[in-house]
Amino acid sequence: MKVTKAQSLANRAHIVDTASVLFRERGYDGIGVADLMAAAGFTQGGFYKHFGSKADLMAEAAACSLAQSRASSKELDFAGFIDLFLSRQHRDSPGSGCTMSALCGDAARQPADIKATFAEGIEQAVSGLQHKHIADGNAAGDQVREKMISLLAQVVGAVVLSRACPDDSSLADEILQACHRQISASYTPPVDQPE
Amino acid sequence: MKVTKAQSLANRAHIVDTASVLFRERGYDGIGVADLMAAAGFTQGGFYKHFGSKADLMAEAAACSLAQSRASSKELDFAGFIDLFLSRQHRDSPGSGCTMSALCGDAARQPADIKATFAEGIEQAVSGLQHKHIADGNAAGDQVREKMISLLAQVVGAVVLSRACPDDSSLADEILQACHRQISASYTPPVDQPE
DNA sequence: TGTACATCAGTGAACGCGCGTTCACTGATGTAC
DNA sequence: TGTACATCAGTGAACGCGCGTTCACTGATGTAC
Repeated sequence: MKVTKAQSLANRAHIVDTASVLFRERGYDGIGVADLMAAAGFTQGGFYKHFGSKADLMAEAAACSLAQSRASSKELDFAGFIDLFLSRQHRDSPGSGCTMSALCGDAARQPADIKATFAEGIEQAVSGLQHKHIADGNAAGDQVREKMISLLAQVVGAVVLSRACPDDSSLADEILQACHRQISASYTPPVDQPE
Repeated sequence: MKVTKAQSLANRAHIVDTASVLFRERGYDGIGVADLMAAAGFTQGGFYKHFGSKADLMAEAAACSLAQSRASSKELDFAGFIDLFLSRQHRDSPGSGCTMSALCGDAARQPADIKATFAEGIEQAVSGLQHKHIADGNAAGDQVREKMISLLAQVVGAVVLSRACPDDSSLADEILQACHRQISASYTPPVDQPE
């Protein structure tokens, strides 16, 4: 062994972390095992001491980044979450942003285990949004889940469409703004919305 | 020449058509030039008599399928469009469906010309939705554009998220249904919505 | 209209190249005595 | 505690393989006379 067992586990976690960023930035086909290991500070040969295949790492990286997103958005309230999600910063930094927004298209063409991971990520995101919405004083119930699913589709769709526009495109910003304003109008605090 | 000039142009169009389906089904990296030409009924060698590179075909195929979608959805009214877009049939047939829903994630990582084609596709989709919405008796105006942008994000997001779920997942269907019901509730005919 | 020639769409093999994966090797770590 | 040995994380070269692209060739079409 060239490295202590604890160090090895830390290295492994670092590879998963690095992969979760690079996959979100470039897609599953956009980064190879050799480049990925190099980005993490290793050579390619060691890869298979940690993972059975690139597909295995893809599944693990997805689970990792979905868990990270969940943890980091826990502190945000409803409005804060929407603000951040529909920000230009989030759109322009897919590597540190929402895994679903970055890799949904890729996930649709992946094997069932990766799709299952994404489905779980969607469930957790919906659940998180429900809690935030109820914390704002809204009534709980089945319809809240339906609303939050619809909302998640809306913000993910906005980011995905905005990212597909050219960098200098005014449409890219307009999409984020339009969705933000529509959502703000629909989800005002429930005390009593005017008109 | 083995083929008449008119035949050659028809062959070229057929290759673009085939590519637009296969790219939507498998992504830009999911289908190679050789397989693509074989699917169109040719051998790979002839590809570069028609196109400068695979990237050129990607751009042309995107423009082609976006124009097709625009033409085929022209006959639908607002409610019919939403019904079809959020149907399981559309979700399960990306090859004949909305190009944005199928390839937005891929497009985000492509060069500017392809992204520009997608931006134009978004513009046309928004414009088409505006016309449908106004044809239903709603007032025209700037806010309609904002609403339709937001709506497009919602339906594209719904299809993209639904496709990322495993095939047997109940969540996949729930996403489509939730968005459909939320949209139906928000966009009832404007005569006078109760409450 | 016929004939001789140039063109070029389509063929099928070949080219580099980068990819995922394998493998012999190294040497510090963990373990058995 | 010290020593001898086994383990195995990490290295770097090599492996097939499939990809995008190139190329010499074919032969029906288009063109010039």
